[in-house]
Amino acid sequence: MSKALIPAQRRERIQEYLALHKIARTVDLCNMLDASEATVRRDLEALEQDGILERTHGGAILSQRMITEPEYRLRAQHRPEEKRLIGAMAASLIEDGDIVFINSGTTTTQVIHQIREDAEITIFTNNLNAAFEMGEPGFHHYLVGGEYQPRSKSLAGRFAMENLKQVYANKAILGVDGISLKHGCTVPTNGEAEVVRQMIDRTMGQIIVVADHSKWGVVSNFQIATIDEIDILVTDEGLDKSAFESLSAHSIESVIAKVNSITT
Amino acid sequence: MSKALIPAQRRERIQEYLALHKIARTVDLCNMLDASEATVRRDLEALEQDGILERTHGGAILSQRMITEPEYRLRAQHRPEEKRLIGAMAASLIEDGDIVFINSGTTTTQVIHQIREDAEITIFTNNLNAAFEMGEPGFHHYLVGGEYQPRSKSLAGRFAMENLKQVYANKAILGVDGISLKHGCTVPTNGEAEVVRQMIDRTMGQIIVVADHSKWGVVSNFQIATIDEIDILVTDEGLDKSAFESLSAHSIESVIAKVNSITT
DNA sequence: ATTGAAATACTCATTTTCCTTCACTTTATA
DNA sequence: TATAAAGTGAAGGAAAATGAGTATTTCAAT
Repeated sequence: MSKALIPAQRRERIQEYLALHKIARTVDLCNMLDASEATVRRDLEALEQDGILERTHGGAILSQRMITEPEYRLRAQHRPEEKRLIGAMAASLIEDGDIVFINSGTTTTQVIHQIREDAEITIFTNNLNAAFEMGEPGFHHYLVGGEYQPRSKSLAGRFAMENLKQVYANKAILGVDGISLKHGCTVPTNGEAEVVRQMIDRTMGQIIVVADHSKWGVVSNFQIATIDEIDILVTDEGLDKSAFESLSAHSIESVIAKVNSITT
Repeated sequence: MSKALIPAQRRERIQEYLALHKIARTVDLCNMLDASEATVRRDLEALEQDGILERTHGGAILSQRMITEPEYRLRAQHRPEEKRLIGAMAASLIEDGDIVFINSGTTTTQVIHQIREDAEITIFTNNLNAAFEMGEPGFHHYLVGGEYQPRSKSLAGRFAMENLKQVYANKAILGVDGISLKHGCTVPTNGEAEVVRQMIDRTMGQIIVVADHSKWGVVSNFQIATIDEIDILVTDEGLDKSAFESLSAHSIESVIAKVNSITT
């Protein structure tokens, strides 16, 4: 018999309970957690503060806002502001009528969130996160099938590859873990690499890579493309001048995302 | 179990009721919610204030505006405990080596969460929710590709159908919105219905339907199967005795999920 | 219009839930 | 170990919610 739970544990339980029931009565929580009403109320108050739930008379309901709350998720990210800006810039490169491949990763998730809704746009992605955090999309949003990758919340594997063979796109927007002149674009898992290579194969148009400046010179585990396969790199202001020169030497267009920018 | 509903809960139920029936009589709501007329009126007044519905003499009708954003708040799960038990029971029907189709819905999400991890099991599903709420699965977890359906967090459409043509399964576990002798199994959207019919076509083995007793006699919008196509129904204790008899007359095996049960 | 039945609004006493304060216990830190 | 900090639960009053009773309005059929 575990006597008492620590606060964090209790709050986890409340979240689990809410994930299942969507609504929780204070009394039931007291019962479940074997804690006084005062304690439960304090927990609920704290969780409300974190935006997890909304308190209501008699208990609490799951905050549906959370699904669409980018701020909350962004905290856990590296360079969230850069990624948001890069995402906005890359999204603006999508034109009416485009069919676009997009892979998984935090930067590309930002891209998907910022795709405009006033045009006929179709995206094909293996990025589950983006779908999940989003409400009603204003574009055609397809997910490729495949084996679920819990760590990256993405889809990969042979089935995903077969899936992609049924589609052609005219643009690809790809997030990478490393980009270097010598080793090209690299990602950490083989599954993701296979999927992205397939996407590139089946793109009859621009290959757009999104990567903040911290990715420059980094080499991850699996190559998805040589540097010459890239058409456009969307990055942030922090990138070296020399890097830009190298890029243009490879006839890669660099697009810099800054606060009020449509800069090239 | 649940003694009384808290205000927020009652109002969710009213919304659900309205989403289904478009119109609600005060008396019926009193009955359903086990609350006095005064309370129901106060709830209706509050919901009218929020623009969810319009009050009329005798009850209320769904506000037109809501049709454009139906998923607003009515995501609370009905009968969560029944669904959990049914999920556990259905999950226990999956055997080592099985390849299983599972569709979307709250009950099937429960099934997926409770699949055991000590066996070689492969599932194919269009249910995004399950993937998302889960950690590392102990089984092969494939998602079919397809167009993202934000309301139900599922996948459907022509691409999903093509996708399913690449797979055969030896079991299907299907959640439905309604099940009746005359009209068989029904679901609310055509996209989901198409996907499920494809799943059934491609299952060389048992068709297992999961549905709590409140689904019995209910007819939703699109049929996915006649009653004779079902092999097993997993349900809860609340189902009528006469229903069980009808089922066995159609040679459908009924499995009842109860607290400590492996009952047939 | 008139009228009667049904639905609704209003008032009020009662119950339930919530918030605040305070004494006490557990956990973390010097 | 001593001290501070955080967490916990009980108590009492405030606020909210509830249901019953009664007055008023609405609807529809004369």
